[in-house]
Amino acid sequence: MKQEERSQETRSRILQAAERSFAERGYDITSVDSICRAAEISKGGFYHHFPSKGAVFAALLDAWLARLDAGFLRAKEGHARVPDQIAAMAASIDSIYDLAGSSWNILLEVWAKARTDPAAQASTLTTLRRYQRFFAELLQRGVDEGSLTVDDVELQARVLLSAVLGLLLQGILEGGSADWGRETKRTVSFMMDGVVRRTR
Amino acid sequence: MKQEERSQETRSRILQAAERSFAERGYDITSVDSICRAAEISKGGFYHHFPSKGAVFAALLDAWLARLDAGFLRAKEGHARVPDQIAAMAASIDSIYDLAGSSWNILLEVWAKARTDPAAQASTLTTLRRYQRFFAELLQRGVDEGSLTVDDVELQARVLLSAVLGLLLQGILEGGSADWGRETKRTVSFMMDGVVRRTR
DNA sequence: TAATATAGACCAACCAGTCGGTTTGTTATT
DNA sequence: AATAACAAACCGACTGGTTGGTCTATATTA
Repeated sequence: MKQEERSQETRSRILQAAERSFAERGYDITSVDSICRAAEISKGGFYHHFPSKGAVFAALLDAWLARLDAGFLRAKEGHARVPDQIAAMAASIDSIYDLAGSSWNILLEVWAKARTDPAAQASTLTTLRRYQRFFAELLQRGVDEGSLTVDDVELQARVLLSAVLGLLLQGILEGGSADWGRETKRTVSFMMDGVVRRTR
Repeated sequence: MKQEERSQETRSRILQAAERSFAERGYDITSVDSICRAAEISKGGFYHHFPSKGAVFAALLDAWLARLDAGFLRAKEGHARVPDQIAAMAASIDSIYDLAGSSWNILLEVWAKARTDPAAQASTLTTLRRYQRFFAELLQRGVDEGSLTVDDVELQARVLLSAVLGLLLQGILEGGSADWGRETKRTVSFMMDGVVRRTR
């Protein structure tokens, strides 16, 4: 096997093992040794690829945020009218639950770490504000194209964002049962119809 | 000083010190030694009062939930009409922020721990469901007394609960700035007026 | 041979919890 | 009131075990 290829593979094995353990057991409890065991790698290998345990977490967080960004772009590129786009987003909720599985758990880990780690806090707040802007722009577009009636865009966007965050949090705490995915979808659909009043 | 009095005092000193450190630095990072130092107590004293570090956390959680229960009872005893009661609750939001200060931080710690610790998960889920029921009953009472129009009580209660949770989460992550308290209050007020439509 | 990748023994720091012993407060006895 | 007997509160050195990280040696690739 080529060198770079091999290196890349072990690196991703480490990341995978770390992500699983961080999500399932939490950052602090997860030891570097256990990551090495799960990744079938030695400690030397680990520290050859990453300078510290925290660096692995940071890399994981970056990857997560990058995936989120990709989702943003895709959502923005859709040229459907806003109510339809919102409906589509709501419909895709439970597939997101399935797809990501327990990987949402790491979100809670990030939030918990954000209280201590300034870097984690910064990227968390940045992400939240980006979501806020995303929702606000979506609603504004709806107003502009005449498909929505919204009194206060920023405020309503915050309500939407908060509710989604709350649902996500509950979903994580519930342990990601299939039931919860369905309930979440129902709730979001209702919210979209109720909170965001369509223009008559 | 009397024996029981003294004992009670050191016990509460331990609890106070532990709460602060758990909230500021997190459960795992906080060492028993540091708690002892902050409480100006020896390790022997610590383990005289509590069987383990986890027991301190559990005691803290119980106290927190008890305070929550007290709040519930007070809210239920109010005999105002539902829209007024909701308005009053919204108005008291930022005072809650001030009062509790950083003690909300411990909520995030509980949530993070809930993924690992079955006891923490159980009490977290129980609390969430109790809140869900609380909101649902509140809305139902509004419908019964003819002051609210609500399509689906359970669903709308979930929206309310989720949004409040999301706001709380953001508040904790923001570090509890005064700004956020005001914004939260505005958002909740708006939500109460918007999501829960008054009967015309 | 040179550079990169992996191995695993090793280390200092730290941590939760223990234990033998001391101080302080309470109760019973004289 | 003085003392003895007891129990609860407290102390801090110590232990067994774990942790994140280092270092030297070996293997693989270029």
